[in-house]
Amino acid sequence: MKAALAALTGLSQETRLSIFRLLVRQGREGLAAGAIGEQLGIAPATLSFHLAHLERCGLLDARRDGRSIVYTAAFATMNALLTYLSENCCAEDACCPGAALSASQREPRARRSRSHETSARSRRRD
Amino acid sequence: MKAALAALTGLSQETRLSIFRLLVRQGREGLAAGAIGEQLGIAPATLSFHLAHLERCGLLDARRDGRSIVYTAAFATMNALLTYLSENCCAEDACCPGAALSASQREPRARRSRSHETSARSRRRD
DNA sequence: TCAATATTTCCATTATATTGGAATTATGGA
DNA sequence: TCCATAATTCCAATATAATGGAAATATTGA
Repeated sequence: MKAALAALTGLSQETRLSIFRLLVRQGREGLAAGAIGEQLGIAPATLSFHLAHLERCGLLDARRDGRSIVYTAAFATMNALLTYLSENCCAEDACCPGAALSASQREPRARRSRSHETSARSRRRD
Repeated sequence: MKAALAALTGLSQETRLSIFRLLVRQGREGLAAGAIGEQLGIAPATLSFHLAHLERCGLLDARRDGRSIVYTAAFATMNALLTYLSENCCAEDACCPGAALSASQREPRARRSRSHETSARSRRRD
């Protein structure tokens, strides 16, 4: 629960949510801090503050690449959050189909699409 | 996105998350404010503050019953949040199985359990 | 080594959230 | 009507979060 609360706090702020969503769209490649700030129009100090926050929550991973620090979305943490919410904040009949089943209990099923690009097309804008 | 952010803000605070979880466990019956405060040990004014917050986010519904005001979890809002997170904050292969499919695209599948009680048993404690 | 670039840390400011005591409102029963 | 109960609103205190300029740190290439 501690971890879920931290992840919720991480995502419950407009700037951080937009950072995280941007990085999800970048997939495993990630994006350098500077590129994030440029795309979203965030001042360096503010950006660092939020990146550090998201990293502390376990929602981002960081690696240095030359002068840049490249951030990637931590999908495992997001998965854990979704599992927590499904198990603790849902009533399966009333709420989400297939909820209240832990990830390990979920049956794998046919994938509709496979690539980031494909799924990105169906994503909603702001 | 506005709604998702509001819901995330609602759940990103320990007291509110525990209130919401308690109400999820109560199902459609819900619980009176006083009973919530007693079970969780929250002072009346503080409780009212958080209940109002959760109601503004659309995470709770309230109805008066005599002198009491009974609160229930708004499962539809929770469902919408899970859908938003799956579609916007996940990469299906890397993250959650079956993610990035909107609720309407999801195939209904066999339910493992049906009652609140049954699913409550498998829920994690704090 | 030096300059340029990328990013973070430091720090002060401002903004927002949380808390709970006391007063207030609403309801039901005697 | 009057009292007890249930909850909210008011308000002030305290705590936590967000912002960004300026200085510091790390890295690369000349």
